[in-house]
Amino acid sequence: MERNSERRRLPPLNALRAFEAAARHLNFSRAADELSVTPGAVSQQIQNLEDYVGAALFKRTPKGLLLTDAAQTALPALREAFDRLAEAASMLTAAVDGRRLTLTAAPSFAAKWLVPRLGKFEELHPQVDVWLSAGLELVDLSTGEVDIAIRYGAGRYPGLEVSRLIGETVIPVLSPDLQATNPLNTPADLAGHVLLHDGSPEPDDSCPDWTMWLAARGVRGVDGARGPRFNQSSLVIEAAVNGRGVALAKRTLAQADLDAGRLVAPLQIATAVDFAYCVVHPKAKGRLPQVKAFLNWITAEAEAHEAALLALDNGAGI
Amino acid sequence: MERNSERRRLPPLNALRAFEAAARHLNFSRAADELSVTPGAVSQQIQNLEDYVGAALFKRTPKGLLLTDAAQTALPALREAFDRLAEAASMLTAAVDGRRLTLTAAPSFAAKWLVPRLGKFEELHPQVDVWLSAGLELVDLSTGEVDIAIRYGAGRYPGLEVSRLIGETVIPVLSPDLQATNPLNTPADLAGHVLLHDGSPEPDDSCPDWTMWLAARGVRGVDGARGPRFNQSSLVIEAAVNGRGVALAKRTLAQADLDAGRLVAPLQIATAVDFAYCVVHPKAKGRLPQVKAFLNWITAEAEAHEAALLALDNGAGI
DNA sequence: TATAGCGTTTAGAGAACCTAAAGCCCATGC
DNA sequence: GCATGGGCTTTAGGTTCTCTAAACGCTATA
Repeated sequence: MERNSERRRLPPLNALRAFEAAARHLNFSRAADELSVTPGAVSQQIQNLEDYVGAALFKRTPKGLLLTDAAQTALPALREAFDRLAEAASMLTAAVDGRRLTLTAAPSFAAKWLVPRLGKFEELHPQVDVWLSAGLELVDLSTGEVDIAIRYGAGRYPGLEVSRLIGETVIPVLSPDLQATNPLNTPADLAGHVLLHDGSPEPDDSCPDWTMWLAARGVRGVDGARGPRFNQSSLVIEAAVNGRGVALAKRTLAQADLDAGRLVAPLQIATAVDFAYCVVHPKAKGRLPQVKAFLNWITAEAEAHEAALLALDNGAGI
Repeated sequence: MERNSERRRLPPLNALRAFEAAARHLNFSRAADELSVTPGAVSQQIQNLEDYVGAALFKRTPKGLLLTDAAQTALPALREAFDRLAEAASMLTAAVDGRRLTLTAAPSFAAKWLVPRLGKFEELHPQVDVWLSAGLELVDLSTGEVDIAIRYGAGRYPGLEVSRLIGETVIPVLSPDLQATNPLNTPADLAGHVLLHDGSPEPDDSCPDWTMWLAARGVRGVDGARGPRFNQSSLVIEAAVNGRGVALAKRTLAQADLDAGRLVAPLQIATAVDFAYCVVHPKAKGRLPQVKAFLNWITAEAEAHEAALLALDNGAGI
């Protein structure tokens, strides 16, 4: 704890503000206009401050006002102080003024889907600062600290406005190199592969793990419990990109890597799951212009994403 | 006029101050102690500010207070702003707090006598900032802007505390080089010299100019009106130091150059004048510690100066 | 000599600010 | 389990600041 700034002895702050304005204009009436008060009020505030500091701040001459040397010397610091105050105040009100948008999203979705697209939003709305907090908690929404949350779940968020963004499927993926050296052409080929497990902690019963996936396809002789496990979906995908094995990946998150050729999905067996990505926000936030803009934008992005997937799948015959 | 800082929209300043203190302590009660108010007052100020900015600033958790991201971000600017305010306020009150001493002196006396000695005062009182304004006006004393004036005059300053510092004499001086090439051993030798004139505008009838000086000594054949003229006594001395001629110099101002051998006074004819250097201050300022300290110091310096002159003159037989 | 501009003064109204006391919540400890 | 204490909040009411309105004084200008 810094002691130096504690117990600062400060003059009446409003008197300082009046003085700063009056010194800037060298004219009490114009200062009064700026502060939306009467000249008398400014005069009194200045006298108040002069009493406090025990010295005159202005030389009242017949030709007009002049600053005393002491006042002249103090003025730059004073102006800077009020500029900083205004700056701090502006930071506090940025969210309400439409200049800041605070998002929270699940870490994997943020990394693999949202962040790569956010630049487009920022180009469309350069006046908005986007603050993104990646995390699993939803509590921030009720405290008002966060404007919009993007969550992976069943879409049940009582008391909040929810709209479904993108559905999810899981699909086995691996790196092209691995596919070249150790082809995966049928589910049975999995016997010769390391299985990468998504251990992210969402309670989606419909989302198959390797054990369920193998059982559903009648694959025998493969232990669906073995292999490395990652607590974030994006890490499983990274591991697959790095050729460490075959991941049963969330396709929304893996799509960018599939598009870029860092991953392949030779089996082309996508399994739909119940959970989906949803945008959630408190009703009151819906009035903020930056929130409206973001909701419009992300909805369009999601639709484009799903349309692109559909086109791909039709072409590939999934 | 900078427009950017006009019409700054600022939150209630006292609320900002309460917030800054509360954010620093993360504890309303301790902030209240610092501000010398009750915790309830702080709580209300914070709510006031939260209403103003339209968002929470603190997260009230069972474990204690936490800052919201926005508040956290704004805090450094806020702290700096209040530091600057305190700094500005300190500058305004420096004179009253004994940390600043404002002097005014005649320019020549300031340059030739005061400034060379001021370093000693500042060493004795390092906590005092000395502001020296060289000028001829005395008006500043009545406005309270200046603590002490040092003036050359007859010592009549109604309504002000006056004490006589140093008497004055005038004496012909020239540079040692000039004396070597064109000796000045009797007043009549002045016929072969350029006369340097002190045109400083003080109304001292007893202070001789060259015309009066020559007439008083019955010197003939020298035009006492010719030669360069300077509107400050110190400039006349500089001209003499530079070998441009013979100055009828104020000895108090010339003494340092005489001591240093930059000037010589071969005629050793000093003429006393009526005016003297006086320290003047408004009675009310006499209570300020820095004013008392300076008066003591300069009185002692003046006595030392006059004693040194006396010793010199006795040795030289003037 | 009239007029306009500008700072100052005054009384009184209004807003901001504070205190005191009670209330509430939660953690801690016996 | 229940008392205790720390800490924020709420409420009512009083105090202090701050503002306005209007009259005043002064100076410069027409």
